[in-house]
Amino acid sequence: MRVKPDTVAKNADSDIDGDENRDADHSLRGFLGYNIKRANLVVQAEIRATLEKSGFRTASFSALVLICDTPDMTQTQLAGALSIERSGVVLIVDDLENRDLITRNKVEGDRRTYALRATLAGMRMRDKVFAQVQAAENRLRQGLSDEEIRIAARVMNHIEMMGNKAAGGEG
Amino acid sequence: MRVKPDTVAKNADSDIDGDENRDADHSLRGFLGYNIKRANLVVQAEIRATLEKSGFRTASFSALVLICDTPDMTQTQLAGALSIERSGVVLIVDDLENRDLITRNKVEGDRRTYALRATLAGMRMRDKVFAQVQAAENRLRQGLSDEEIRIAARVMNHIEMMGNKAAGGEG
DNA sequence: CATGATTGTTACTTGACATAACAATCATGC
DNA sequence: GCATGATTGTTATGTCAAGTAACAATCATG
Repeated sequence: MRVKPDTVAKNADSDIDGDENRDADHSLRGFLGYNIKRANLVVQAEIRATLEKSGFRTASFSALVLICDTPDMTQTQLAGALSIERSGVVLIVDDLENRDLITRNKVEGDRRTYALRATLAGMRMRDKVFAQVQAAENRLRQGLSDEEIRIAARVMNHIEMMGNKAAGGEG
Repeated sequence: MRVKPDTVAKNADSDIDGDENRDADHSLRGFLGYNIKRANLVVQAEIRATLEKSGFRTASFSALVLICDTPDMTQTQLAGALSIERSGVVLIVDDLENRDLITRNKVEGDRRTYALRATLAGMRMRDKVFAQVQAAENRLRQGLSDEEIRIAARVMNHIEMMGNKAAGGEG
């Protein structure tokens, strides 16, 4: 021990963030949340790259799909489905409307709300981009069996449900 | 059809964002990325709630664990392990150092870098909070078998790997 | 020893959100 | 019928995390 207590000898073969040393985070790998977080980062990056070729962000494409699947949705309902605030939905709907992918339709009986509906171009766009996202996901799935994917999806849904249960009604 | 083309009759039993209608996002559920995103939201929220009781954010606790497990790490290595920029690491390390959980030690032979090392208090803190996070995750796991968790973790790791492969060396 | 790369650091920007307030409209009680 | 309060879409504002850019100090390499 020639070094002073707060001084350390340089270590030549430390390669933490390099390609070789992948187990620096060995402890964290035990957390499911850690694995999900890192996988989520990768998936979202892949999806984002796919979507931006058609001018979408994740939220705006999700909105388009939801509107296609559930016509005459209101913006408040859309906010709930996307788990974001109403103020954020305005910008998304503005964008989709400006691109003639959806329309804001007046509702007979309630002049406050708009019934959101996809245009024909919107539905075509949905189908096209939907397939592209599926293709992107399939690239990431390569080497995994359908059974593994199914179980993983079930685990994800279970976790989501447990979280909503804890947040929703605890008493 | 009494209504004008762009006017819609009000629908009384539309309940998209309510507790009943959970399949408004039926199409999106087919995407693994969608399921991961929503599960990730729940897990991160749960972990964040657990960590903030001890004054951590996700990144700062991950940093503490990494420093405990890999002593004499540099800040650049830590940035790589956390997948964030070096500038962000400064604030995290500042915080951990101010709380006497880690120390910045001078390195003999390279006066630019600091060798990060956990203090005794830091290691104790790590163990304590680590157990709390495990408990939080176990709550979310309730009802899932160890085998399902294992497979889900494997799927997450596989996806992460596929993403890094695509980003790293393509040619 | 001159040039360029690396490390930690700071200041600035950005982007994606939430919050708060607002007008228009609906609902409800009296 | 109408006054009061709630809801919807909207705008403006705040916030918070993370990235970029630049910088001094230091190392590496010719």
